Amino acid sequence: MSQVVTRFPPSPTGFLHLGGARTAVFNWLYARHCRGRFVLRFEDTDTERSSPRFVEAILEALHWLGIDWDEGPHFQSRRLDVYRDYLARLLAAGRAYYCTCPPERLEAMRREAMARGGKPRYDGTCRNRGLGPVPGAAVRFKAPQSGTTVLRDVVKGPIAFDNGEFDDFIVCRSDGTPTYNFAVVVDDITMGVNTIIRGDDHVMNTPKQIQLYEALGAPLPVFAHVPMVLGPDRTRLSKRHGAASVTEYRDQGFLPDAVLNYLVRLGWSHGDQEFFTRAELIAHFDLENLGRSAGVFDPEKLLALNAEHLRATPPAALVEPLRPFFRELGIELEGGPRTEKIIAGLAPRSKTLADLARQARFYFEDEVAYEEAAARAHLTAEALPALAAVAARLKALEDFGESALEEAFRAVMAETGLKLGKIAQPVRVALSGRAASPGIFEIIAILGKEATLRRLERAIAFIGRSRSSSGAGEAPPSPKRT
RNA sequence: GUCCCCAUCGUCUAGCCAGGUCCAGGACACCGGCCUUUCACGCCGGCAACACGGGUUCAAAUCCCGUUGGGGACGCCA
Repeated sequence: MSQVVTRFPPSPTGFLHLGGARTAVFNWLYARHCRGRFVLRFEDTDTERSSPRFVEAILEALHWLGIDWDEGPHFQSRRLDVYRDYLARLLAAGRAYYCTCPPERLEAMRREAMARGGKPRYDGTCRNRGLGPVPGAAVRFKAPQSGTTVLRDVVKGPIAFDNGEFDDFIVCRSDGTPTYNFAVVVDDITMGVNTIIRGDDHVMNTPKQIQLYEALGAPLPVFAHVPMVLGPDRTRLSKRHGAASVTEYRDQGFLPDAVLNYLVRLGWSHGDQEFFTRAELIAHFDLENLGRSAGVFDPEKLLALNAEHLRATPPAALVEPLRPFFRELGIELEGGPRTEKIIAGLAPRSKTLADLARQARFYFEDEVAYEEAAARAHLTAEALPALAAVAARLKALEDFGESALEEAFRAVMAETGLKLGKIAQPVRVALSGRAASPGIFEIIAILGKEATLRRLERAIAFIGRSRSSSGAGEAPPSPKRT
């Protein structure tokens, strides 16, 4: 094969969900791995259900995932003349015929066959009627009635189908538009697509398509049918299972590289490796290591992988993606060393971008909201001396570097006889509002002298207020315990 | 109903094609511990699987058959 050409052919009848995204990813990766060509094509021959807004949504999702294409997007709706041309060839070769059987009758036949326990198939009424191009007639492919059609699938191995299983399927609707099986084959032939990676819900279509390739005298592409992605209930993944669109993952704060990584690992492996950068994926992806069994989508693992990618991404590269999440909190994030330090400290503590932004909030607001449990435990009268000592010591300190701060705290320890934990926790709550946060010296260094002192004073005042309203030595009042 | 595919820890998977090195390895989740100013991160340890039944073979997670289970397809949808 000279150059590998793959394609992703979504029908714009819905959003790009995880399953579809994985198919796109596989095809894209394989093309990139082989230095081949990747074609994007919208299969919009179903005019009833297709919509431009889905085209936009799919484009947006692909863009977010970082999937680019070398050709297209093509639209089947704009290639009607091409299908007409190939239909004429089929007709001329005697491999197709016009059919005027009314849909209602076909439907009735199908129902009856199924009820009887047989396979629903066209009875061939018009097969030998030699009808001409009657207006309003559909066109059927004259399928071989005996023999076998073999699909040599690179992931499933050879699969033989008895031709008796298939009927004369429609290739052209009565309104002149091509049906799926015909349009795909014509497109893949004319676009030079020679490698087809798709969900295994297409295996039953493949023999029909192979017959079409043969009738058209075109060489067969390589077929790789990957198992489908199932929901936790082991049924086909759908809106019920998590997000309807991959862009929802973007909105929830997932990194495109993490989603990409997760999707690829669901159905493909490279030994024991779990974490892959985009470049590694391109370097290693192959058809050889695609799995044969269906996989269940696990949101927990996606989350864990996202956290890992968050940790692995340089803070500076996180500023842009983080911006919308901070904006959501009313914070305009700007780049720079301070922001990067904030991100660096929080990245290993976050699962998503949204998570990180939420945790970083306290850096930007002096009036930190004290978490009830944290305040009750640490902002107590008992903590007052420690807080006061730290405030005094810091007031006199010029160097707010982390090591200087640590020295200052050691001095407070010596002075008060308290352990570091007894000092650090109240300070932590005073500065961040929470009992869990990045390192205390790290926070102070980022906050700087002014803000730190301001927050310390505020906490001291808070404790004073709590005492006077609820008796000496008591924890601040809590609205209610539940 | 008919046809097709699949079957290793709860989940994603390695191992299977070229049988022994597998009383089955990694990851997520979960449970311990270490580190430690908190929480994470990191590190160490634990729990946990070859669906079942027959073959073939000196030897089977690996090969064959069957059963069961799961998924998919049966459109003038894609």
